[in-house]
Amino acid sequence: MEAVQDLPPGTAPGLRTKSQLQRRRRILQAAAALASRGGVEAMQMRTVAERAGVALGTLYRYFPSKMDLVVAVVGEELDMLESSIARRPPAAATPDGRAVDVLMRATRGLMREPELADALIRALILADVELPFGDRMAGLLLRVAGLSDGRATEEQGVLAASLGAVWVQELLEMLRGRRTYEDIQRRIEIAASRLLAEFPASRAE
Amino acid sequence: MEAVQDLPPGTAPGLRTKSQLQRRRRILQAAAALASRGGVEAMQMRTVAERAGVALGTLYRYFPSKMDLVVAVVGEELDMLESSIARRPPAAATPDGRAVDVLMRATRGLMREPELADALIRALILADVELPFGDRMAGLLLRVAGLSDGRATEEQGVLAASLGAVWVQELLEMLRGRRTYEDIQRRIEIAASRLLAEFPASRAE
DNA sequence: ACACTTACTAGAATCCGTTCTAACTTCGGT
DNA sequence: ACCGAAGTTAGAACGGATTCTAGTAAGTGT
Repeated sequence: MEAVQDLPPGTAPGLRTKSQLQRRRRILQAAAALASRGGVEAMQMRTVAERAGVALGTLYRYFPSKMDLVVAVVGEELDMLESSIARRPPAAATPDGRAVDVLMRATRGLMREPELADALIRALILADVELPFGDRMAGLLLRVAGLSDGRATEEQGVLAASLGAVWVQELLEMLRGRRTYEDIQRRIEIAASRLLAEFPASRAE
Repeated sequence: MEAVQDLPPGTAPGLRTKSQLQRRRRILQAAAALASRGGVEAMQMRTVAERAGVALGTLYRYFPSKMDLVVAVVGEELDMLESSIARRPPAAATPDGRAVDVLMRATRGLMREPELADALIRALILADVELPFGDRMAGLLLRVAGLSDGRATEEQGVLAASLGAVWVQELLEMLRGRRTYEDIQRRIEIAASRLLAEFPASRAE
């Protein structure tokens, strides 16, 4: 039901030859493209396989389940977010301001491909997978709030993770059509101001 | 994909005869029982129908999709939580203390049937359904924090919903085996103390 | 080049949610 | 007591994820 053991989680090990890396890339690309249209339902394993030019069995060798495939796609999206943040770091003065900045940037990114976003978020939540998602997002928030992962106290870790949880929830509500972008921004700001107040290098409260 | 229109959402209208109410009850009971064991996968529509003593088609008449069935089961659980709270209201002195009390009580309840909890929580999050879950839980938190729904400001509503989101997330992590009961308690306390500080009748901060 | 393990392919097969069909009951109104 | 509408039933049928099979390529060591 999960396991991405012998298969490379990311740009990692396991794929011996160049053609295997390319296959993997083609698969991920096909999956993302399909999900960008009809969402999860359009991203059928047969279709992904066909579009990637591999046999169904091969697809399952690379990604033991649809979920694993989705998780991999999400991973790539997260990579992109992180590099975007590295390129143009959030400029706000306060830690919570920077966190909001990052989350809303991610929100905009996801809104560009709502079907994809829907598929990804839901799959992520469903995943049995030890998904490095919550952790990754929390780490990211800690970092932009001004703490290099290691230096954070437990409480700060919890607070960053909490803000991440709130964001995910709001995203889900948006996908259900119950939030606008502005709603999310306002709500995330409220939550962030409480959760991230008094962080190091915080605002003058 | 959803729609429980002509069918009674709860103890509501739509079911004419007594035997229909009983059928509905038998279905929900069978579903919960099955989910208590093998989780979602054990709760197969065919099996539920068989165990409830109705035809598959009838099951689908009462609950147009598996999701609707799950949502109904969750609704019943929530009913039980609310009546439990009515019977024995949280006693803590501060709003956030009472909120933590309620959430941990719900957590214990869910932990008693981990497979069921897993199935329900995930299904809920997935649901396209306009599920009254987040809202219901947020309203509940507001109430125990000391505000009868209507009287809350938007900010307070957001904060209560945020705490609910954090709780759900922690629950998911627990179901993944990454949190103990004590972890959750500690983390919820941290988040609640931030999110619900300065509520009316709040502690002396 | 040869043998051999490993990867890949095409396609059938299985499992489960959901839908459809045709016949049988139950119920409300008369 | 009888009729038509709505509710039930057993079971077949469909669709998509996942698994399985037999055979074909590709990569590795000698």
